[in-house]
Amino acid sequence: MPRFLSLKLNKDFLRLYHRGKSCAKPALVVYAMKNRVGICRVGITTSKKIGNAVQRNRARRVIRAAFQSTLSTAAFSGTWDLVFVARTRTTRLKSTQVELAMRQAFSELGVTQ
RNA sequence: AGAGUGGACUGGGCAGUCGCGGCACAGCAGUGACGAGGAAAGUCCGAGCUCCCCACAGCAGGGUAACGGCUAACGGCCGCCGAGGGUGACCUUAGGGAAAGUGCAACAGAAAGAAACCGCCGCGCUUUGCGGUAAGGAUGGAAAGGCGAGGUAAGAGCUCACCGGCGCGCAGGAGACUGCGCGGCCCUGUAAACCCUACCCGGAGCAACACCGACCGGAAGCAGCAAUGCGCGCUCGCUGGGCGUAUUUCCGACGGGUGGCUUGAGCACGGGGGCAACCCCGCGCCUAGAUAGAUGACUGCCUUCAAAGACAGAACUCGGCUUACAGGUCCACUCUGUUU
RNA sequence: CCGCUCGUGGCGCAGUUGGAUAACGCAGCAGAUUCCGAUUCUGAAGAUCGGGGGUUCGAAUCCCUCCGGGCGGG
Repeated sequence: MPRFLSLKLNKDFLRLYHRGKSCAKPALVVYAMKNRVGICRVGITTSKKIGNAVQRNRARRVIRAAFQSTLSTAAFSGTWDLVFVARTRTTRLKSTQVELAMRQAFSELGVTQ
């Protein structure tokens, strides 16, 4: 059983941008919305502003590693739909630094207890 | 020792923990091996493959351009020739044709394939006119082959030597071409202007293309009053899978799924041919196939003065070209200086 | 994957059958007019013609290559 699913459709991203709660950190931007699916669903956005294909891949991997580490240790209040938007600084950070920013954003948004 | 030329390679390694992708053990779970590049990039050329059109040929349009070879093919590569540059190693080179034709050459200059402005010389004659003349001046990117001697009224390939160009002959070479001899003295540049000559090219692209007993809708069919159904049997620890036999058909649309999808003009080693590009033979190996897109995080040790830090992510596949690239390694060669 | 098109002062645009001071408008600067502004008039400045290389006597223009932007088709 996978621990989370990925959001793939553009309409899911648009729903979170318009109706979800957001929190912007220097490392990344988090959009969150509670769902009733019973499992967390996650999408990652890396625009062309971030850089070339290598830097976009790097940003996705760092965010995914930070989220997996957070998911296995933190206590979540229910299941959520989440969208992470990478910023230019994300490519130069370690995943532990991104994880720290993600935990702060989660507690501000009420995702974790 | 200093300065330089050409070429080849590398792009951290090992181990542990958590996590990812397809593959194998049938799926889940677990285990195992494998998992981005020299440019994967730009998409500038050339091919394979698939579909469309296909009788053949030509025109139009586009491309290439010394010569010989390599290659599946190429606008690529190798060798070689000519031209240019460098003391040299070596580098650069779209390098066919301008007496097949047309066009253009602004400004300057008298004149830009056609000549007399100044000058020089002769005659008339002293205001100037007529004739000869391309040695000199001036303009220009380019001025009637260059330079020297003879010659002349002054001059002129008018004559001669040398050099350059053209033609012919001989010798060498596979050829481009080179060398030697002879001849007449030879009408600027531009074809990345139109053009001529020789050779090559049908179009589109994996979102190609094929399949789906997977879903939806419609029409007809069979069984059935109707709902509905169009499979059943065997085997295995739960969903499901495998095997066997049997099967109503047609059409449409959107989003899917599967194949195409990695064994290939492949790679490594050894031997042979060739100056080389490359080719032949033998033996061994299988080395990413994702489909929003898989390689990340943390720790330790080694290398390093110190710190893992350049450019950069396969998307049908190959052969090239072009562009980007921190640091480092190796090979061959040249010049200058010093010492022996 | 394939094709087309554009790049010229700070901004918008001419010039693109090769011929030299790269034209014009707006903005900005200086001066005049005004008590001060606006308007108007005058003047000056401002351009690697996207970068590099080549052809040519001569390149914004022709050719090659690289960079950036935009559009279209499947």
